[in-house]
Amino acid sequence: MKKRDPEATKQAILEAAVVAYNNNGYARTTVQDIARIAGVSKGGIYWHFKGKELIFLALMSSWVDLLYALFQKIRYEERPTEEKLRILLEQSLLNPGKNILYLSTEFWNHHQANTEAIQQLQQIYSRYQEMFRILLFDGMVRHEFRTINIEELTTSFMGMIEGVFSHQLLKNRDQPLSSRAFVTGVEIFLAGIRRPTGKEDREEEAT
Amino acid sequence: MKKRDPEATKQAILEAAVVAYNNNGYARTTVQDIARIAGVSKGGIYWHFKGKELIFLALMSSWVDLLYALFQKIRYEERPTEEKLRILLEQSLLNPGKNILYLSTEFWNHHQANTEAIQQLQQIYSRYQEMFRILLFDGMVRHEFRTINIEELTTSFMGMIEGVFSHQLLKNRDQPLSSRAFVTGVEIFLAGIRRPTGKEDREEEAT
Amino acid sequence: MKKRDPEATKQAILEAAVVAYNNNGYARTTVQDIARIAGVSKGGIYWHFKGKELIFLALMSSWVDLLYALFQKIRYEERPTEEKLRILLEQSLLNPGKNILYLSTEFWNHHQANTEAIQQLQQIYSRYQEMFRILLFDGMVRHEFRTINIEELTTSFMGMIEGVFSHQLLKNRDQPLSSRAFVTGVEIFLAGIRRPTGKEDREEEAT
Amino acid sequence: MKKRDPEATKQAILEAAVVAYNNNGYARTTVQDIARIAGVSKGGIYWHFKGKELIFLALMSSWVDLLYALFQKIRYEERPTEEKLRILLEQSLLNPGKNILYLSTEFWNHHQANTEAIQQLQQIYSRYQEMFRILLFDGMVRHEFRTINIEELTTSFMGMIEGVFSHQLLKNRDQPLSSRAFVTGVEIFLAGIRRPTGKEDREEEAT
DNA sequence: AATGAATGAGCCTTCATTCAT
DNA sequence: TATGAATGAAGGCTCATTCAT
Repeated sequence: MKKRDPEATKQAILEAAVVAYNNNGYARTTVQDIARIAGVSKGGIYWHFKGKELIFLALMSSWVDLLYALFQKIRYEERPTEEKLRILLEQSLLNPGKNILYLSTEFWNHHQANTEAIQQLQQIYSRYQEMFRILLFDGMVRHEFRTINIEELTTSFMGMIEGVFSHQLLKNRDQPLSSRAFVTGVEIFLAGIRRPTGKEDREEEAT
Repeated sequence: MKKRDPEATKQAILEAAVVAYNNNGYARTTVQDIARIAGVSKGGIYWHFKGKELIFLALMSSWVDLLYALFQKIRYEERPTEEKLRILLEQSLLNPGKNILYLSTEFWNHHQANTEAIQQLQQIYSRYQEMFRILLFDGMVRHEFRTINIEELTTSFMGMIEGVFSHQLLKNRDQPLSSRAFVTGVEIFLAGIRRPTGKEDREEEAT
Repeated sequence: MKKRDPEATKQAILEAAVVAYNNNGYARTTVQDIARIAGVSKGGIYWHFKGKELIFLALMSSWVDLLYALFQKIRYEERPTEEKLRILLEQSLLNPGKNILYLSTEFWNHHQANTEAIQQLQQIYSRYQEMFRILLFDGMVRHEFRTINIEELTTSFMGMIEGVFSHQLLKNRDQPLSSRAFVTGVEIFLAGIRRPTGKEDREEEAT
Repeated sequence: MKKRDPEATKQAILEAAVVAYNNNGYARTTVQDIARIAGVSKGGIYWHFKGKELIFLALMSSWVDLLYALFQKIRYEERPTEEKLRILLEQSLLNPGKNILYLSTEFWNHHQANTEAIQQLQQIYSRYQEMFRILLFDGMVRHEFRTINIEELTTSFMGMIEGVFSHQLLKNRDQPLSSRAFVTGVEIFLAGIRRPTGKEDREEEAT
């Protein structure tokens, strides 16, 4: 009955969802959980979101939007592509990003039957992926990276990111190690694609 | 009431589980599903496995056992550590391995409350991880790889593996690309940790 | 989706439970049964009660509350203790009391593993027992009853009540005899503990 | 496959049933439990007993047979009826009798739908009750007890016995108090029906 | 806009019983 | 006689979603 600004309520729900997801993952988070944390009734959730799926999708979408804006801002700056990748990854980690890639696989699995939901997820995800594909490609064009099939490279890169993100789940949660492991992973990957200096001309193929 | 060899039934159930998991993931696979595919009644499942969790655990356990045997066989062979890693990874991909690492995160999430189940999962998983930690360490000792904090390296490596494995889920399933992307990812990672030849003495730190 | 007063629905469920329990006992009454009788869906039951156990516990609790109020009202009235006991017993027979003591043993057995449920049952039950212990003790203090170890006496008394209550189950249900047998039993018991008039000073021990 | 004496196996099952019932009551004892304790397979149980119910019925039947034999032996002995009742009650307590009356109410409830089983239970039970009815009547005829409607008296008496037996379930199990409470209960009851000496001629009515 | 009671489909699990061997 | 794998019918409970208010 409270008449707060509807948009504010919507935001509150999304933020509650982040909290809930971080505690229990996507599948084990109930609409009830989100409602409780948001201080809204279950029915209220459904006034703002037509279904459970759309909460997550909205969340992920806004997360990608933020990152995409950043991406567009830095894309043409004068700095090594490596650095741009690092910036983007670092920002990806901020809430709700920390787990969002893992959550998206859970989402995918949970709503597998719901074609429409999956398609939306893929669309959002591909915007995320696009940023990295572009940067990786830029890096190859600018001879910072070795020449590698761009599709395979991007897929590998995304996989690595997600994997290192979510890997910690099988170990103790919240362990300080994991973010360092993440950095380590990224640096190894970058080292692995970096074109050795002074060998600009050699064509290499990683596969 | 067919009277096949009970051990065969148990196997049939496990194999049915693989099929079902590959179709629907862990959480969305019901005991009913597995029973149907295995050609057994739901009650029959519970004769062979005390609970839903134990089916998966048995599956994963036997998968790790197989790999571990392979690991022990090749560990001291005369070949580059890189190659041993590749062999192990390649074998990891065979059924039911293709998705098992992804499934394990789902499992983890689903049974979060069930301490015992999670502990078993972690035990099994740590055997899997151990193989790679040992090989990575061997590689460092033999000066094939750069010197990197072994815990962080292992975590990164495992993360990458899982990530690249499961990444495909967000894209079309069964796409031929994914295994090539996997190979690409592995090669990049290996390139990233490989000690540059002729620079044996330089101590490097990746982080 | 009828919208009766939620409190009314809760009451309806409790009343349905009484009916169901009287037909089939505790263990053989399913949540489905109660739902059907109450005209509510199975899920609806779980909106009002967190679990099957709590339905019974709520029922028994309110039954004891009613009796306890009566007890407090009559405790200090000017009348023989015997009579107070009779009043309390008579009221105990009213719905849902007729079978509730028997039901509680079934409950006890059924939820033996559920420590919390059992503890709640015991708490409720001890309030019931307390009334009789107090009255029996009052009777001894006022020299209406013989001097008998109060714990043993109370236990015997409660046992007799429950026994005579539930005994009828082995005979035809609803037979008119049973309530008369109950009265008979009570009178015999009272005769057995009554202090013979004109012998006020003699100390007796029944065991 | 062991070929022990079938009759011995049957006995082993019955004894196992006693153990199991004493641990978990009737309803919560599974056929599996009994089989395990008896060292027999589940199928084996069904060779000897056509159904779960018949195990209990056989148990109770043999218990009553034993008591009935004792009853016939002492009925015409030269001693107060009271004493005969005490002897019978004392023997009733020996295994498996300690809980059997309580178990029978559980049985009754559990198999309520199974007319045949219930009838058998009632038949067995009425043999048990018959002993007490006869003795109580004898006592009245011999002017040891007051004159009370025999049906009501018997029902009360049986109820009290069962009640005091099973009452302990709501309190700590195995508490030493309970058997003393039982004795106390019996003595109170006997005191309640005893005809006051020197008042042989007065006709009393307890109700 | 918002509430929260109510629904209903579905899930995991238990267990008496059967039956091929 | 005896085994134990297999069946099938329930049962308790969860949860996304709907809807009267």
